Amino acid sequence: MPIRFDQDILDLARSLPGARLLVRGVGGTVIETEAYGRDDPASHSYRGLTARNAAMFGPPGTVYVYLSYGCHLCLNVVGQAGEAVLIRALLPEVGVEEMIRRRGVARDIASGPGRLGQALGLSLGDSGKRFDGGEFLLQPATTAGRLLVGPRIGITKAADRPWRFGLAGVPGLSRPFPR
DNA sequence: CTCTAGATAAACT
DNA sequence: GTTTATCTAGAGT
Repeated sequence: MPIRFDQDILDLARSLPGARLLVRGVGGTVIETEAYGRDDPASHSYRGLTARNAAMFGPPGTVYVYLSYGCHLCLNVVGQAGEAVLIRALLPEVGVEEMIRRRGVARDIASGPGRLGQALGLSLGDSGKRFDGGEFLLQPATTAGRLLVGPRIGITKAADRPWRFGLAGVPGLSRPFPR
């Protein structure tokens, strides 16, 4: 049963923690995500199609990569048009040496969207590709862990929406969840 | 633990 | 032309 990229964006964001993500053969288990909706002031798609967010309006399962704060590449999974899930953290499992080499340090390898982007060796040119099992592979979670829920991080608009999801009991979350 | 500098594309006035 | 942004590393308290 493959992942349904066209389902409701909150359902998609909830289904990804526990899934396996590989980028060009390197990656691990997703442990933290955030949802960005169509009618969401915090979403890049809020003000319609632009050159930067074009990939967010691609078909479900599109890869959306953008540059944040001038120095960090962040990875998103596009759902329905204008909606996406930000991958905030993962557990390094495959190609750990490769990720450490790219990051330069052996700790906090992919705990945070910018670190994850660096560990996976992303580039802006990856935006618009697909999670089709080629360069980008996303396999559904096999076991359902307990899900943590909290407000999204680092945004100034609609900061109160509890659209951040994480896996309970794992190390490596970018930030702790409220009780 | 808190604070700050850094880095750049794109939206905004 | 100015401001902001889905952030991180490193220094300071």
